[in-house]
Amino acid sequence: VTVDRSILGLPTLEFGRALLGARLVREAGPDESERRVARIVEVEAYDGPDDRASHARFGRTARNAVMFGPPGRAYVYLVYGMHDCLNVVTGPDGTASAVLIRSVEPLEGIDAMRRARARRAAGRRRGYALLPSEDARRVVETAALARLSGVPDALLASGPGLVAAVFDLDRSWTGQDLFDEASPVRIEPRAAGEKPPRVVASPRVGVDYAGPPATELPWRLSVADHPSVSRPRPAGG
DNA sequence: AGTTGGATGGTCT
DNA sequence: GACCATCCAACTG
Repeated sequence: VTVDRSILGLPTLEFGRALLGARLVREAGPDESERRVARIVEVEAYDGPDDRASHARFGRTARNAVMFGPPGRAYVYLVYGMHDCLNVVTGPDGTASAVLIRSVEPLEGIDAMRRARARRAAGRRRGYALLPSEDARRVVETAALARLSGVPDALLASGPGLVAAVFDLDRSWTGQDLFDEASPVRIEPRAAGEKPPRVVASPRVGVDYAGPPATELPWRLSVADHPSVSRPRPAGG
């Protein structure tokens, strides 16, 4: 048994809390040699249609439809035209809520994560898609990988866009059941014997557009004093 | 160590 | 047509 579906029944905030310390896993695929595993250390809750910061605030749309479905599925969206962000749908079927995975601590397959992040960075460069050969693209990717060598493992996936980058996730993963043992991408409980982490709650990041009270709700949950938590660092943790 | 602005395209009024 | 659940390089001090 690798997944724990029992947490799917929890209210969104408790579900988010239960996610801290849990593992995000991607199995090795035909093109990826390494299995990747990371510890979830920071999440944000987006709870219901009355949450003015939530993508569900305009009701059901083509983009957010999966948020209205059963819990445990992936909702991956594109922000700022370039970054993908991974959410886990929460709450019973028919309600619209989700938890954004904001940062993780790499545990296994760290080289594959570095390569994936370098690939993403290289792909952003002008003209990359027009490069004449696979070799030419590889040169750009290798340069990006070299630049990443100064980044410590703990900071490789310290931010929501980076989480999706190191796990090679994009919008096409929306709808995938993350609590199915057969899924190549899934969420597994923390290791046996590992204590539940101490949790700090603080306001969510990047939601000024929502105004109060949404901007003030302490719905960003992070592991206290963990180096992989993204900026801005929560106060007092 | 902290601040600023540019990149980029989908989504919604 | 405005805005965005972000990241990074290129500055300042």
